[in-house]
Amino acid sequence: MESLIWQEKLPQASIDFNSQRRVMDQLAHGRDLAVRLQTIFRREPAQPRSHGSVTMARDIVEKILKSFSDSIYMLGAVESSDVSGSEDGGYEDSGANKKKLKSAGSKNGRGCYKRRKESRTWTEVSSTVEDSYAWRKYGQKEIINTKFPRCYYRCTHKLDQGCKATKQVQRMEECHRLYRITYIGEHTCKRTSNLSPQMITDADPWEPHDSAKPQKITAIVEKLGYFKLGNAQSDVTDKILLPVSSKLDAELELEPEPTVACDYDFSSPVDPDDFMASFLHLDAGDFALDQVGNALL
DNA sequence: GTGATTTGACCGGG
DNA sequence: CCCGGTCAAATCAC
Repeated sequence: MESLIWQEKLPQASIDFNSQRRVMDQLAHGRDLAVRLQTIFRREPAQPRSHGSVTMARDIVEKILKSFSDSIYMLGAVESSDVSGSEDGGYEDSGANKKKLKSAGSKNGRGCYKRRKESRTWTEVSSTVEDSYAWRKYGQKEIINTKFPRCYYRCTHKLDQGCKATKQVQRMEECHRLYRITYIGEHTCKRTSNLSPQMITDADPWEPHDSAKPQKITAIVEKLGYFKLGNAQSDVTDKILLPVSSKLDAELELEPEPTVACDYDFSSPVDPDDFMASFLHLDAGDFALDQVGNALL
């Protein structure tokens, strides 16, 4: 998949932060959808009756994706251009540099924490929040204009090994069974856990046998697969696809409703055209390739 | 008892 | 002042 380095710096552009942020969000959304399309086409061999159109669609999706990625790259470069570099890419605001530091231990010993401003950051979209690292949840926030809260995790070895890695997990609105995972900072810890992904999978309690919906959704996620946005960096790129984790569902108090955006029955072999029609909320018969672009933009 | 999670408070950037 | 990120006391789970 294409490489996308959000932190790379380019000359400053004249666009205010909030506008840029909104544009970035929209572009990221578009890119997510394009990635999903790309994943679908890559996984499904061309079928006789749709071979030509599917091949053409693949090319179009590639171009759409490249367009989104290039745009995000340029904006992303602007985003970070006002951040002065720090040596370790981790926390800054240390001591004397702080613009304003309230008296130590302002209240109950709080108030002197340091805020992460720059570190290596990349985003992934995955069907599971699990990866090969041990994480400890330290917060959850409702984010305005988003349907689901964002969960904050830090490396379990932050205290004993000073590992600065954190991640933020947010359920995607477009497809409730997928998570947008933002990794911030890289692990400096030695991994002591040799827990395999499959062991995690086995421990996952959310595989009811009496409910068709979760099975269907799991099948969808497996079809859609695991994909990654951003620059390949961490070990988690090597992880295998896992069944959907129920943990976040419980945390978010979600009902096991099937997502609308991904409401497609994968019980039979997938026809990309049919799936696309379903994915874009079109009647199968009305589906045409140019609608893919229209729906994405 | 120990470690993980929850959750309201706090802080800083915009 | 708003909002997202972090802290840490309280609570939970094992």
